[in-house]
Amino acid sequence: MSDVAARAGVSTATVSMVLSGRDAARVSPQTQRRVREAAEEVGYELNSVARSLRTQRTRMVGLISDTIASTPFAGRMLAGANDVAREQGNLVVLVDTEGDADAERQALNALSGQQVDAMIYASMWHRVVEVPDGLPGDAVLLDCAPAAGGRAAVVPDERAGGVAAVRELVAAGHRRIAFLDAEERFQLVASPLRYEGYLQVLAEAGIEADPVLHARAEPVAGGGREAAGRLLDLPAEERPTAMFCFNDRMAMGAYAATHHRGLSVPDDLSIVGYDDQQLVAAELDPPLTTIALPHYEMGRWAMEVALGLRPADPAEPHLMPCPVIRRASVGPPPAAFGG
Amino acid sequence: MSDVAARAGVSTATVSMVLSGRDAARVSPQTQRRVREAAEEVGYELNSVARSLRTQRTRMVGLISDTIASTPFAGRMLAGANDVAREQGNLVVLVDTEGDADAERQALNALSGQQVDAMIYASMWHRVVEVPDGLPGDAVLLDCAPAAGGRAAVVPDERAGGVAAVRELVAAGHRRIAFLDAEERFQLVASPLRYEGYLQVLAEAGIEADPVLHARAEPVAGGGREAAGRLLDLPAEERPTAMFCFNDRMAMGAYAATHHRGLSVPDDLSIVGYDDQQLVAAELDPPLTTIALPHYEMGRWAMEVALGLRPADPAEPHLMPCPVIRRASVGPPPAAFGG
DNA sequence: TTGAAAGCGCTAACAA
DNA sequence: TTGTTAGCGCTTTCAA
Repeated sequence: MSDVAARAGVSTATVSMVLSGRDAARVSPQTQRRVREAAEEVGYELNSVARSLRTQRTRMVGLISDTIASTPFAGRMLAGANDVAREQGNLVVLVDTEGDADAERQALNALSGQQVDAMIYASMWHRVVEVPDGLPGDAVLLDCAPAAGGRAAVVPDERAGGVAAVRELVAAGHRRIAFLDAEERFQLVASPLRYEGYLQVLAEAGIEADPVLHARAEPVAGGGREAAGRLLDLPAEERPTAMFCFNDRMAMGAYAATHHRGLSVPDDLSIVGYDDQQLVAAELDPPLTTIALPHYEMGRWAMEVALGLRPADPAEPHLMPCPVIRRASVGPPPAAFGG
Repeated sequence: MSDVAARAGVSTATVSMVLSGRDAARVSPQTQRRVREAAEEVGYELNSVARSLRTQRTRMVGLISDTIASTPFAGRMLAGANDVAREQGNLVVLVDTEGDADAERQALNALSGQQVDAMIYASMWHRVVEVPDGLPGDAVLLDCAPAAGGRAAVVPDERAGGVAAVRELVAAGHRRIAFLDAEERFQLVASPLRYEGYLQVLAEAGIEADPVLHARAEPVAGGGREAAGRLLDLPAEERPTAMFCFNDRMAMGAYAATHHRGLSVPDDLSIVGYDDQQLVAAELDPPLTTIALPHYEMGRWAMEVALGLRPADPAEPHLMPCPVIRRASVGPPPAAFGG
């Protein structure tokens, strides 16, 4: 910078003003030109470290996540956060702690030592977390809710998602609608919420909830296949004509069970999933109607509040809507059922 | 830090020595203790920005990627890179440019302004890239090869992967083995390489390659289904007993085509995929035998060379092995074929 | 064994 | 309109 100043015949203060754009208005146009030319000639490049030391702002935000590796959704969250950061001229510093408390402490230290301007604490699936102490009070939680409350947080609106899913089915004329739920032992916060949504829609439609139709299994393809199989093997009058599956993987299993019995989706059975899992939901045959998890949007939201672009109510988590993705797995019930 | 020094009755130089561990040996034990206590009492926290300014090392490495969002593999690469960085006390600064040249230039500026110690340029699928100018010469390329050459890079060993896949099939006794390839218009660098592997194994096994068995389609489930269907509808003596699919999505389609014809995997048709796509390959029924893309390992490798922990030959990309993931989609050929 | 002092590259009061 | 100066918090010779 002093090279530039010397070359332009001005002081470094002037160079700073011109090049940073701050107070540049107060520098004469000719001087500005000279400075810029000199900078160009010298090949000047800003040293943000020095600037940060002086200004006490780094324009970096730390993102601590438990596992970026193991879920295909992580990317969308990162992308949302990253996009906002970029739009605002910020950089994101990523740390994956794999849920290890020690690693978390280390990460926190490293990030605060690095003077990041803000922090985001992200979970790669919706759950309630015990926030590590040392996490700054203004850190924002992404895809998780703080056990203790009192922090800005964003999670998917699972209940509304359940409502939307089941409404699709009711609207198509179904009345015997199953919910293929995850087993309780998995402690998924989404599970009871989606179930509430399911019950609500049935109630609205004047359909009595049949406990038989609330099946539970491991939330993977195998579980979905097995649970759907049990339901399909019910006597004709008890059998569901539609299934709302806890996730797309279970839906994948439900497809298998259906095809295995020589039945077809959606002619014999309509199916709605959840997650809109990349490279899966759209590739089933027929393509799966599902509820998308708003990972990208949540990532954006979190970064926006982290950067102070948007207010957040620490009293409770922000609920991000889960859009319906209509594809081809929902149709009217079979004629025998008066659809 | 001066607070700590004052409290301990020493100079900041001493505090620095003790707390940074550098030259700490030359400070008397009592002094060390006093310094540490003082630091504790004051709640001292290192300011890495100031240290970086002084030492000209930030212990941050920049990772520029074209798209973290759109592929489920991205996470594993990031995880690999992140793990190595963590082990070495480094932080990774992530920028997703979405392939936009402008964003790339910006990112490059931001990162070098931030004085990152190293850079990694990552692609989220294996391809040849035109490296943006301004990318430092010692940046390492991850999952892509530089069009111009001359840079450290790591990519999957697709050819060896193809060999491994087809060997599984040959070992199971198959002789009519199809390759469900991606269409040429997709310009996938993996495609000809995997095909080479396929041909090599056939040659080794003394099997003549039948062009009919080299089917091409869009590399998605629909394409796989259609191409597999064509092959399955061939007259009995021309029909393959096994298929090597370009990726797991095509394999998923091949399953569908098989089941649709009332046939079974692996009794009537053995299938090997590629990618070991999370939440898919393992969940097909039966679980898919496939070749894993070594994303995590490539991420590690790239970070290791970026940090100077490992030498790299800039002359050509490092080929990372793709392991075989044996599951249940390969069996002997049907009896009629003398398996 | 410890301290003094300079300086990393920048910005922001304040003066001129 | 521009320059002087101090200083962000740390590390590192060099001297004591």
